[in-house]
Amino acid sequence: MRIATWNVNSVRQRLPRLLPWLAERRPDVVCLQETKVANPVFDDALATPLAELGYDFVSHGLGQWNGVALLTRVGIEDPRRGFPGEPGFPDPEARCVSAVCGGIRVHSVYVPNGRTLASDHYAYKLAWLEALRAHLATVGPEVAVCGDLNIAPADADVFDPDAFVGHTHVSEPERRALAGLLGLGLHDVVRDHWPGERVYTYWDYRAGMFHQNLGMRIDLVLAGTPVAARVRAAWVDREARKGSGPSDHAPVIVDLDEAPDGDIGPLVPPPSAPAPPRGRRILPQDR
DNA sequence: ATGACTGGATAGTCCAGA
Repeated sequence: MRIATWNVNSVRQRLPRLLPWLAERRPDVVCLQETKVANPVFDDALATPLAELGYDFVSHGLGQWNGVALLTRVGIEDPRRGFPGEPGFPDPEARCVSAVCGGIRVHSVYVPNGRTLASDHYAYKLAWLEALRAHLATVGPEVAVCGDLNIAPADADVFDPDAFVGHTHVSEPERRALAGLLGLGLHDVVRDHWPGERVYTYWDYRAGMFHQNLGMRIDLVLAGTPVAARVRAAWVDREARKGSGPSDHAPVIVDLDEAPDGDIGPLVPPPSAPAPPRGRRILPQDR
């Protein structure tokens, strides 16, 4: 099963990139962030093309800001918009949608930006993350939290750590909040598979940042232990950041092996082998 | 170089993004 997450920076503006990307990469489950549309508009714009590509979906959008969605070709059970105890700013915002897809409770999350360390939005970001942690503590291990976490987990995840001192995304409270999620038994599967590589998912539109590979890794796939144990490949689809009309974020793609039957013995740690050559992976839908 | 780009709402530019 292939799971992907992508901050599309307006799903309507990104349709000319999103639809061909779905047809090419054929992810089974897709988490979208920053859709920037209310649900009826999402439905009007995407219901037909997504059906043609074989996707069911649930969107959670309240207006022109934020907005998340889940697309799936492997079923969509018990979809939920938001989560219990989710804070607002002060009103509710559209930052999390989840459903059980292929036996995994998949969450598409768009963590608040924080703006500046002195901002009310920063306190909101930390409160939102703590509420997410409390919620996830009630969910079983067959779980994935995918999306724009708006936190660079370590200094290796920003192009110039010195340039970020005193800014959001790298502060200790934010990193502690992320560590709280990992403390639940979630695994940062891209970093686990590329422990020493420079891997970014976001590059500012300005000043040729992408061309110079001056980016940040803030879009993450966090997988529960049994899900992380199934990870075969985990990578950033930089191709989607190239060309005309891209999002400023690239998708993250994670391939899972088939789920074990359940009584075959203890689970092993996730393999650390590199991703297989592109184009050679046999996916269930290719059979 | 306190910049540079893009999207949304608006109808001027301003806010938000990270």
